[in-house]
Amino acid sequence: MRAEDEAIADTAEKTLDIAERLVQVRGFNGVSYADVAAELGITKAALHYHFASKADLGTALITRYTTRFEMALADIDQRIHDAPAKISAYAGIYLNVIRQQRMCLCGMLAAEYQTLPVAMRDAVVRFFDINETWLEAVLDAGAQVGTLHPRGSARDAARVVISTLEGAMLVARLRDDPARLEAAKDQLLAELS
Amino acid sequence: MRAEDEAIADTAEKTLDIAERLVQVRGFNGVSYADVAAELGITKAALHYHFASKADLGTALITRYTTRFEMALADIDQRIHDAPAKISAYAGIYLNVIRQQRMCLCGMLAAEYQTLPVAMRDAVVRFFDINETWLEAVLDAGAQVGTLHPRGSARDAARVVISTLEGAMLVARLRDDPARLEAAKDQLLAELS
DNA sequence: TACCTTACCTACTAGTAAGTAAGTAGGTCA
DNA sequence: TGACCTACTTACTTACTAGTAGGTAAGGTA
Repeated sequence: MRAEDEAIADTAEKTLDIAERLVQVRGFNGVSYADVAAELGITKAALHYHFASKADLGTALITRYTTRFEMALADIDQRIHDAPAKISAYAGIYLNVIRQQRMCLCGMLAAEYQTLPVAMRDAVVRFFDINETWLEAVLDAGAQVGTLHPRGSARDAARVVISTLEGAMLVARLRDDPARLEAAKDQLLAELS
Repeated sequence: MRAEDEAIADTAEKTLDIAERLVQVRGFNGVSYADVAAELGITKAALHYHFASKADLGTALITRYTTRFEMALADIDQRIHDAPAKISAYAGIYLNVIRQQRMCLCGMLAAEYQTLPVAMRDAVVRFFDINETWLEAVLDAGAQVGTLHPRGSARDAARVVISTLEGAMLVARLRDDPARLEAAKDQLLAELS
């Protein structure tokens, strides 16, 4: 890797780090190039060099977030084989987010969905599809072994898990009270077991 | 009521109607005075006559929404005495919102919470407090009569109900699929019964 | 040495945001 | 009749938005 490549990776990556946090806290429409540039200590123009448009930045944000989420799910699959423990670890991902006083990036963008560029909309939907599919598989596997007892279809149960966690984040953030998300997690696990 | 009072009530009320819908679809930061004024067919300045600042407009929006919600809850209390049926009717309020392709006003504002003026923040928190308190009472009453079996405390169960419904709205809106909220409602009722 | 690319910069544009000052049509009221 | 009020309008201001044009310093490449 040459020196410039390192620099570009650095700046682009730092941009994504800062923008990600800002969007998780304030929402996409609540964050400007100026905000991100100021925190980075560079100009808006330099930001446009790395991310030509705000839609590009937003799409890159979702893509990286989704990739990391997929890695976390793969890690759970590798480390944990008990279905209830997998669900618990899954909820743990959300807990780590709320403990940083952030909303789930894609939950936040879901609220702003109608104002997003099409590329971002598609990427947000994809995030939730991946989550649904993974959870459905875990619930199905748990049901077969008898460690989980989802009510109705595994797909519907998966959707309720996502909805409850995303909704709990939304409300927990109002009071800056991660315990609310923990309580929601405990209830979900109790219901599924 | 004099002619001007009628006119002012008309314009202010119409303003709230339009702004409410726009905020439920696009979010508070995604709506401008110009958007609302254009739909009303008046100027931005005229809007400032009725609502001096955007914070005033936003606060009025939440206040009216909360009042109507409280009326709906009082109506449920009057019409329905069976606890599970009350929960079902409560979820029905949310269903009517999502069928109009809108997000819950306060759910939307919860996402944007960190960017809201303090008066609006307090009003949003109040909305959720009222919902929690009402649901807790219903769950408690149902538990005493044996028609409902909330897991854990009634307060925690109430919070999970709100979280699940708000989260389900958030995700259902992505696909314009109210059936997802119906499925969430059915699962909640099954779990509580 | 000469050229090219990267990663920035300064200085701008066009458009939009909330908000305001000053004026007016039409009704109320003493 | 004349003063006043309500519900607006026109015409602005200030601040901020995304995005662009053009320049430059530092380093790699032919």
